[in-house]
This record gives sequence, C-alpha cells and structure tokens, in this order.
Amino acid sequence: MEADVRPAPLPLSFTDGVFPAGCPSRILLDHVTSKWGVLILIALSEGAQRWSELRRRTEGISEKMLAQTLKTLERDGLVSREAQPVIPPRVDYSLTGKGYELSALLVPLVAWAFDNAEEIINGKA
Amino acid sequence: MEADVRPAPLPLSFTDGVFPAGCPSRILLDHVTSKWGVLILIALSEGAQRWSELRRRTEGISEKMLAQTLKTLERDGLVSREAQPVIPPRVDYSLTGKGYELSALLVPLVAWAFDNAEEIINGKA
DNA sequence: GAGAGTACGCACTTTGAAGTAAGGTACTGA
DNA sequence: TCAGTACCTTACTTCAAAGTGCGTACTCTC
Repeated sequence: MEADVRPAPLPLSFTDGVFPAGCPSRILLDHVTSKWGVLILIALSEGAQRWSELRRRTEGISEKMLAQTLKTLERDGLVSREAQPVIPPRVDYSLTGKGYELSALLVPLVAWAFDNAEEIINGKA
Repeated sequence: MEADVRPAPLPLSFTDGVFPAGCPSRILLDHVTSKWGVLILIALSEGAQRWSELRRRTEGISEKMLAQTLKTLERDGLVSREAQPVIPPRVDYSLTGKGYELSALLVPLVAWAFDNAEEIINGKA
C-alpha cells in the first residue's frame, strides 16, 4: 500500500517503471548520457560544426574521445558526417532528425544542471 | 519524416554553447547522468519507495551501488531519506522539490530512449 | 624551412566506476 | 535452530572508459 501522496510528473509506459537489464535502451542511454556525448550533442544543437570547432567548444575533450564519441553517435544515427575532399581537410558534423529530437530533450536538462549546479555542488561543502 | 535541418531547438544561455571544464555543472551532470542515477531518479518519479523496492525495480543494481547512488543523490539534495525506527527497519526514499524538477526533464528523455532504442541499437550492427 | 593548422588512427597507460563477496544487526516465521 | 527479510558497510577486484602521446599527409604563413 504505497499510497503515494505526490503525483508522478508524467505517466510512464515502461513495464514496471524501470526497463529491464539487457534492454537496448540501457545501451542507448549510456551512449547518450556519456560524459562527452551530452556535450557534443548540445554543441551540435546550435548547428553544424566542423571538427576543430567542436574540439575547441567542448572544452577539455581529447582528440581521441572526440573521434570516438562522434563515431558512436554517427553509428547510432544521431549525428551525420560530411567530409569534403578539399585540401586542408574539411569535415562538417550535424544532427540528424533523431539527433534533433534528442537534443531538444537534452538541452533543457543541461540548462537545468547549469542553473542549479552552483547551489547544489558548491553550496554544500 | 523529420523536416529540414534548422538551427538550435532552444536558445541557450551558456557562455559559448558549452560550459567550461571544471564547472560545477559538469559534476552535477555526471551524478545525474550516471548509469544508475538516471534509473533511480526515474523509479522515484513514480512516488516514494523503500530500499528493497528500489532494489527490485532497478533491475541489475547491486546493494553497494544502490547505497552509493542514493547517498550521492541525497547529498545533492535531489532525494530525501526518511528512516523509521521500527523493527524491521523501514526507510523511505523520495524526490525533493529539485528532484522532481529534474525527473520531469529526465522522464521524457528516458521515454525517448525507450522508444527508439530497438531501432537504433538493434536495427544496425 | 620551421612551424602551425586540419582531421584523424593507433598503441599504450591510467583511473575510477562498477562488480563481487562477505559481514553485521535486529528481528520474524517455520 | 535455521532460514529469511530489511538495510546497509567495508574490502578487494575488474574492466572499460578515458587520457597521453605519437604519426600522417598535405598546405599555408612567417
């Protein structure tokens, strides 16, 4: 008898509130909520950008992790890559349709974290 | 069919689109988007639950990780813990106000992952 | 002709998040 | 008396994520 006084914010369609282990959504969630995955998706939500821009804007990321994360997101169909065969190489990354859907959900989350982080993390020892 | 690619889905207030390294929001984001953090917050979004319920519903979690994650979320002021001094011990966990704010943003994200995971993860490989 | 920018790939090392295992208290039911 | 439930803690281990650093093949600037 869990008489829950407080209402859930949204009705859920998960089987029992939390999806089972081994479910593909666990994997997708790991990709999407990975340390650099979030930041890259957020950066790309402002429009297509090339490699070096992403590297600069995603402060602290290594080239290896940038390449790796972009590959994962590309394999997942969230990011598309367009390489131009010009001589200083030029590669543009942008969000796909699904990537935009995702980033639309991710942006408010990150914005919330941005607004509340100071208080939560520093406001308590 | 996703329509044409257009700019940012939402206006951002971050300095340059992505917040700087060493920023507290990076830490908060890590807590919140951690493997088990998301699942626990989602589970609690449906109402207060006790330890053993959370353990069962968050399939695959170990007792150690449950305790650790709950502690982190409690320190961050997202989850509140109420222990009753009864004799089979009874401890209830629930979301705080901030926790509800967060879960309201998290739930659609997880729902999206749930809906798209099959296609994205299994539909290729 | 030295250096920097561009977009990576590869191999090695480190870190830390997570897993595993076990213990502990204070009871209840069989 | 033994098993089981509820709620944890501590110690040890593992493994993948992340970091470091090097090489490439061009070109353009100082």
